[in-house]
Amino acid sequence: MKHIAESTVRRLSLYLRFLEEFEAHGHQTISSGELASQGGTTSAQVRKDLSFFGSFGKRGLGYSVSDLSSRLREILGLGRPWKVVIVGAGKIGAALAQYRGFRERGFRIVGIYDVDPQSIGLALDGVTVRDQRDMETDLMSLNAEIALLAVPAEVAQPLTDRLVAAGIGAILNFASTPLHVPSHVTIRSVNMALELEILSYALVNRDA
Amino acid sequence: MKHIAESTVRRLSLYLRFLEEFEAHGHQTISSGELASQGGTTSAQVRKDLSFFGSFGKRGLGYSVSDLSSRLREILGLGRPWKVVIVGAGKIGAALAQYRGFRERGFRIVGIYDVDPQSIGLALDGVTVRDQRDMETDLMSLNAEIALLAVPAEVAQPLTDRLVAAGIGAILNFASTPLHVPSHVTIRSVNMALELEILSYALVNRDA
DNA sequence: CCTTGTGAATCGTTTCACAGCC
DNA sequence: GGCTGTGAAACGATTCACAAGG
Repeated sequence: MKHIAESTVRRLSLYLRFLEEFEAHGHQTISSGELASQGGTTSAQVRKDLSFFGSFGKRGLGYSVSDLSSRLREILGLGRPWKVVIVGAGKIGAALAQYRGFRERGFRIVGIYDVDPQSIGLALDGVTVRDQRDMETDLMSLNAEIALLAVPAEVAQPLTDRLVAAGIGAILNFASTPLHVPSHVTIRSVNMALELEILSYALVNRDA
Repeated sequence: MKHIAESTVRRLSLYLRFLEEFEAHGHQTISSGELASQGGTTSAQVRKDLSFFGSFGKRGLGYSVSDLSSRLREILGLGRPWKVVIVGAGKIGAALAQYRGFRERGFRIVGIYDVDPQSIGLALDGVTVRDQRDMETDLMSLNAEIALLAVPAEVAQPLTDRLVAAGIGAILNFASTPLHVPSHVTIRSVNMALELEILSYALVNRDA
């Protein structure tokens, strides 16, 4: 299949969220315009996004809410649960471990790792924090596909290398440093300080 | 000034980070190629990004590390500290309150608000959690410019409306719902479940 | 008549390539 | 010789506009 832009995938996730809300309200069909208004985009954008994957609608009618939902779940790979490990049980790691939004979407936390003896042994939302030395053997036996990396910047790259060597498929990085991975591993970064800097820029240039 | 793309601003932040590291290592000048390699971009991209704001380099030589740093800080609006409030003292709000990266960059947490009587009164990194009812009066007197919104999706929009009415300039939203604000307010969202879904998509389509 | 699906047009961003300067 | 600064070219994403189908 043709390469799909990240912005498109992001919007597909948003459409799915809205479809689920719509479904809960008992609606059966939805038009591209209705889907668009929620995500702050246009009906043409919605139709174009969907057209990359097929034709799911009925002309004159719109889309079946349940059909489109399940089709989007399939496209996004949410049909099956994903096994996720968290590396770093500090403030951010602990918050992630207890975040409900992951479980709801089929992302199951199967392991949490840290080096601090004070953290090791603690139970976070039913998962016990284990010694980082156990990470590789656990990863191999659990076959976890995704890692959430919530460690200080200085150790982020070496830990990434260990995760990659242990066969991880994707990493979500919360450290404020860019990471290097081989091309078969997918990496994304959430950098909160950087988001604030973008807001800072916007504030300073409000009327420029 | 011409409108600057968000991707450009994001890269400027990354350049600044790297410049600071470079400065700490005692280097005086840096070329666009060196700056690029860190951020995973190209030398032409670096030069183009900077060219929107002026000519800071010397041909044949590169850029003065300290000059370019301070120029970038100025462009990004980091020359002065920003007053930030956190709305929601749950797991994520508390983690944000204690995150060092904000303070280092001049983002000062001046208030934290919640509705839970159990949280109110707690001190998080030196700031006491206050009743959400005090939010508006505090915002007016403190003149905080930025809010971090870490509350459940259901209350995110009403709280946004209150922040906007109280004169907030920018909001960083951690709730998993898109928010509506008037155009003079800047809003950005960090949606962790959505980031995981993008990884999920990548994993499923690795070899497609 | 209403709404989808899609080629064509537009718009914006990145990359190229080279003149200008140290 | 080396590196910047920048128009021009290439590329990619969004928007338009309309034919096709319920």
